Amino acid sequence: MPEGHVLHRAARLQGKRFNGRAVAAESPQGRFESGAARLDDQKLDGIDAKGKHIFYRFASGDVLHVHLGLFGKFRMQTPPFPDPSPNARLLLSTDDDRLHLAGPTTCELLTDDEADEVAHRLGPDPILAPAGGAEEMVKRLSRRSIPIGAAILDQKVVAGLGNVYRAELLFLIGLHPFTEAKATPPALVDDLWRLSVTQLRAGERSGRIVTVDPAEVGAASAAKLKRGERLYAYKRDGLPCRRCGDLIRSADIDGRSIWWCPTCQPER
DNA sequence: GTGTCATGCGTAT
DNA sequence: TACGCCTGACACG
Repeated sequence: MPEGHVLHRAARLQGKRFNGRAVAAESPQGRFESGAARLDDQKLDGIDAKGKHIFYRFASGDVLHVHLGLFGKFRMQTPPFPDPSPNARLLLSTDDDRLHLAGPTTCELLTDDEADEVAHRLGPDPILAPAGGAEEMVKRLSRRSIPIGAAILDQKVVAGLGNVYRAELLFLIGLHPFTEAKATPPALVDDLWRLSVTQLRAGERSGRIVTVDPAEVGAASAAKLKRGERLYAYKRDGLPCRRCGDLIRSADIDGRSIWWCPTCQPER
């Protein structure tokens, strides 16, 4: 269940094992049989991600485009390889490594141009931290009269944030999730962008989302925080805020839950 | 074993 | 706004 940091991490770690190598491809589950047949024995040049999308670029010019959706999962396996799960949409393997992909929303072959179009539809990706990213985000928020909590899940506004980072980033900048997007002060959007860059990059490195400042809860490091200690707001409905003790609240925005602290994130 | 829920998103109504 | 898609983890019996 991935936000953008998962895809960038996958691109980096999988690339280490597969870049420059020919891979065997198969689709045990059968829903990507023809694609797998086409990729079989092709050389993989590189893997890159933008937002929640990942692109595998093959020497032949084919681009494998994967989006994990809510359920998709990557697993990296080493020999002796277990029997392929019948749910594996795609297995990519060398003698040394195997990538097991199950449950993706999207697993398709694109041309280079088509892959560019997919990436082009997305807003700036904090992990890629393009120059002018903050300004771009301000621009894309400036005409939206929807709540900021809805706007920052829109991948055309900013690419890679999901429900966990949404709740946590709004907590960190002290912004109420129902603040109108276009009414958000540009300075706060700027903070939001800068924190997105540091938080998602930290998530990419560690493989987990930890927004709590370890010092604030008396821990030596972020790595020492246990499950249930790593987040300020997400899924903490009714629990005391780690900063002020007020009770965390939750509500629904477009069918997805958002959590916030009414004291640390006052309505404006 | 069964049921529910989830870090997502596209399309139909 | 609702539904469909796709899988797996966990709570419950």
